[in-house]
Amino acid sequence: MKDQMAPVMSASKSEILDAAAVVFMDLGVDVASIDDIARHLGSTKGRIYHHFASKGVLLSEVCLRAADFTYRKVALVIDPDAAPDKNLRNMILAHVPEVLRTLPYHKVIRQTYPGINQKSTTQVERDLHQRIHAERDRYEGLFRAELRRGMTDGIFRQQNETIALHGMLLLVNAPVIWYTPRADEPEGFALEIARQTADMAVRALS
Amino acid sequence: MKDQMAPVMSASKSEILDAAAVVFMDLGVDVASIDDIARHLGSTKGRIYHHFASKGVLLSEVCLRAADFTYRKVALVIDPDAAPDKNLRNMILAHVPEVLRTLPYHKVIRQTYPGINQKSTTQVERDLHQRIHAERDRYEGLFRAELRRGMTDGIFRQQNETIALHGMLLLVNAPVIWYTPRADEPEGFALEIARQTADMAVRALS
DNA sequence: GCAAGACATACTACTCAGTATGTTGTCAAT
DNA sequence: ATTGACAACATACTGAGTAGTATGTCTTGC
Repeated sequence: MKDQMAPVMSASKSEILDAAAVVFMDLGVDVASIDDIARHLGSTKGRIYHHFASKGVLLSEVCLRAADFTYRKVALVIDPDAAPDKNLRNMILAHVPEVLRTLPYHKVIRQTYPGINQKSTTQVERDLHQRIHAERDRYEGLFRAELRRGMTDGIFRQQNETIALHGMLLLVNAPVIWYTPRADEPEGFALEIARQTADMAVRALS
Repeated sequence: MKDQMAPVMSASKSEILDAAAVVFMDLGVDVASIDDIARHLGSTKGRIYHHFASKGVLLSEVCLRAADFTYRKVALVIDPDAAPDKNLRNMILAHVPEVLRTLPYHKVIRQTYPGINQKSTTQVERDLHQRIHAERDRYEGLFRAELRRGMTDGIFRQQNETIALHGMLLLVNAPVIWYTPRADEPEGFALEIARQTADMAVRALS
C-alpha cells in the first residue's frame, strides 16, 4: 500500500484529508463542496486542487486512507494457529477502537460503501474506485477467511456465508452509526463497545 | 400515520415516489436531480413540482413511506404475551421480507439515516425531518422494548442497551447493503435470509 | 363555458467543480 | 549576493448543472 503511494505524505496533504473527512462526515460527501473543505481549513480551494486533481480524487483518497487505518490494525492480530472464534474476537477488538479513533473517515466509508456516486468520472477516479473496491475485498477477506475456517471446524454453525458475513460486519460497524465521542463519556467506553460488539458477533455466528 | 396524510394518495403521486426511490437508490439522494427522476418517469419536473413542493419534501415523503412499509408489517406480529426472543424473531421474519420487497425505499432510508443533508431547509422540510425522526424512534422502540423485556426476563444477556440494540438492528438491515434481486435467485431465498438473520440476531443477544 | 388540476415548457438565479493566472516563499546554483 | 525555478498557495473567472418558478396547454368535471 505504502509502496503504491508517495513514500511520505506531506503534512499539508494529510491535513487536507483530515479536514475533508470531517466535512464529508458533517455535510455528506455529495453536499459538501470543495469550498466547504477549504473554509474548514482556513484556506482556499486552490490549495486543495494543488494536491488533489478533483473532488472525486480527494474523496477516493479519504476512503483509501480509512481502509488503511483498520487494515493495519487488524492484520497484525491474526494468528493462523489460533481458533477462528478467537481470531475473530481479536480482529474485532482491534477494529472497533480504530474505527472510533478515526470515526470521520469511517462515516465517509459508510456513505460511499455502495459506491461513489458521480455523474461522470475520469479514468484516474475509476482506477481509484477499483483500488478502493480491492482494498475493501481484501479487508473483508480477512473476516471471511475466519468465518469459513470456523464453519469448517464446526466452531461456527453451518449457514449461508454471504448472509452471515455481511450481517456480522454490519453489526461490527454499528458504532459508526450511533457513536459520537463525548467529553463525559465513561472511561473505557470504547473498550466496552469493542468487547460487547466482539461478543455479539461471535455469538451471532455460533 | 394514514390519518396524518391525505386519505388516499393519488396514483400519480405514488408513481413519482416509486420512481424517486429507484433513482435515489441508483444515483444517491444528493446526486440525483429532479430532472433525473422526471426522465425515469418519462415526464418533466413540472409534474413532480405539482405534487411535491421541493426535492427535500419529495425525499422526506420517500423516507416516510419506507418507514410505513416496515412498521405496518412488524407491528402486526408483536404479541405482548409472547416471549421476547420469540417476538423478536417474528418481528425480524416480518421485517426482512418487507425490506427486500421494497428495497429501493430502504436503500434511501440507509442513505438518510444519519440525517438528510441540505445546506438550507424550509420549515416544511424541517417538520418532515422531525416526523421521520419520530417514525424511526417509534419503530426502533418496538425492538428496544423486546430487547429490554428480554434482558429483564434473563432471556437476553444483560448488556449495554445501545450497543446491543444498534448492533442487532444493523445486522438485521444488512441485506439492504448486499442484497440485489436476481432472476436466477433460488426459490425461498428471501425467506432464508429472513430466517438466518433472525437466528443470528437472537443469538447475538442471548 | 368555466374553473381547476395535472401536466409541459421556458426561464432565472445560484451553486459548484474546475481552470487560469497571480503571488510568495524556499531552495539550489552561480 | 543574486537569480531563476518551482512548489504551494490565493484570487478571479468560466461553464455547466440544478432547484425552483412562471407561464402555457390540455383535460376533466360541474
